[in-house]
Formats: sequence, structure tokens, C-alpha cells
Amino acid sequence: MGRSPCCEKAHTNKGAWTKEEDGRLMSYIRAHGEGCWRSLPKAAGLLRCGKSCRLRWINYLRPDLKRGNFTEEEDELIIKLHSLLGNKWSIIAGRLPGRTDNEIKNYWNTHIRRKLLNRGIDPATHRSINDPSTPERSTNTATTISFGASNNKNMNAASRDQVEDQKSMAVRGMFGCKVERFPLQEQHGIPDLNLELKISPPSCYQYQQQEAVLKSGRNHSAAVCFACSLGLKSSNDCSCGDYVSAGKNSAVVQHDFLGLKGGVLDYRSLEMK
DNA sequence: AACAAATGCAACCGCATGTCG
DNA sequence: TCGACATGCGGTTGCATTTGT
Repeated sequence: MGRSPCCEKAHTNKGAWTKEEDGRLMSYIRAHGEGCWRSLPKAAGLLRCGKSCRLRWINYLRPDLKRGNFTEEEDELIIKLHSLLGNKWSIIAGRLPGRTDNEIKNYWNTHIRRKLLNRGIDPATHRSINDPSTPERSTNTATTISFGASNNKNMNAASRDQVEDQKSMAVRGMFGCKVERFPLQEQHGIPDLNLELKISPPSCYQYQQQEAVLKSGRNHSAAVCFACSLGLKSSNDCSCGDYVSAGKNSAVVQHDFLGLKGGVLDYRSLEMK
């Protein structure tokens, strides 16, 4: 038994939307709000599939959309987030206010891929294309975080270690999680300093630290939220103060690593509403 | 000017996931 | 707990526009 289609295809328009259709959809949503996409087309007098209406609204008609070219900062943020999350376009879009997942996906495929390839970076793995040690990406590979090239080739081993440790600390602060370092680049002397990082939920120690912060009522300098770490300090996503503001209801404060509460990854909690 | 190739982007499709009775 | 339905997501397609010859 097959699944019923989302709409009656025989009686729906397809292809580009007309101005009249846009107008109908916009005025209907203004009057009634989003939601119930299945019944919306009929109610709004549109010969469109509900899915199509939703997509048109989200990707084109929403009033909070930021049209126009991507900035250099947005480019770099997309690259950084893609290196962490892969093709999780909706989550990446959640970190770029006014941008849609579809827009970012298209932009990635048309601009950023080429940009990375020109830099000699494989857009899929965020590693140097010439890197002979690049392993096949398996489903269980660690997330990689690229820091871009830096010229520390001539450093002695101790200095390099120091730099790497600082990077490791930065990432640890960035995600409030344990970061394991794989010294691939050091072993092979690869100029592109992609660090192979494995991200795991915060250790008990860090969890205890958060609780200590709660008890003391003071924010912890090392506890930087994801938003701040990505330069979105002013955004609504900044949650540096969450632990403190939770106050006596601290029981409701669970560790939330990339939306990972109780060990279950909840991508949606990362999205910017 | 005409045509072909390349590019960019809106929209579609199928599957996964969430919700509710 | 299960099944049906609604919604969301990511990959892909198709077409309009731009660029090159």
C-alpha cells in the first residue's frame, strides 16, 4: 500500500510562481499565519501543492529574508559550519539570519565549492586536495575543523605543540566539549593545518564546572556559547548567561552540546527561530 | 548577430522525522 | 505501541540568464 500523495497532482500548478500566486500566498499567511500547509492552498485559493507553498514562502516570500550577495564573513562562517556539520543546510541556515537552507545550499554548490577548490581544499572533507594522507571518509569519521593555513612550518616542535594546544583549547572553549587531537599534519608536514578533531559530549569535569557556576551564580570565563564562538555574540542565540539565569531551577538545565541533550542529538534545537 | 556552453537559482521529488489519535 | 498523516530536509532537476566563441 503506497503512501497517499501530499496533494492531487492533476489539479495543481507547477513551475515558476506568478505574482498573483505570490500575492495570494502572502496575504493568506499574513492573515492566518504559517502552518497547516496541506490545507493552505485550498484555503488561499491556490492551485498548488502545500509543499510548494511552504517552499515558496520559506525561500522567497518571508519578510525577514536577506536578499543579495553573501558577505565575506558569511562565506567564512558557512565554510566553518560546513566543516563541522557537513550538508546540514538547515542548521547552517539557522546560524545565518535572513538566509535560507536552499539559498546556502545553492551558494555552496555554485560559489564556495569553487572557492575552496581554488584554495586547494577539498570541499567535501575540508582537507588539502594534495594531502596524500586523506583517508576515505567513512560514516564514523570525526568531524574536522579547518583553521586555514598558517605558516608555522618553521616552528620547532615545542612551539608547534604550544600553538596546537592553544587551538585545541580554543575549540574546547568553543564547544564546551572534549577535543581530541590527531597529529596528522605534524607527522606528515602538511602545510594545510586542518586539525582532525573528534567532538564528544562534555566530560563530567566540565559538567561539574557548569554546576559550580550555577551554585556560585558567577559566569565562567571559559564557558563560551556556540553563538559567541562563531562571532554571534549579539545574536539571540548567545546563551553564555543561561546557566546563571536558570537560577534555582537549575534542574532543568541540561548539558546541551550542539543540541545534544541526554545524548540525543537534536539538530532542530540549534536552529535560529 | 547567432549559437553553444556555462552558470545560478527556484522549484520539485522522495525520504526521514515528528506528531497525534 | 502502532499507523496515518503532516512537515522538514537534502539532493537533484529544469529553466532563465550570462558569457564566450
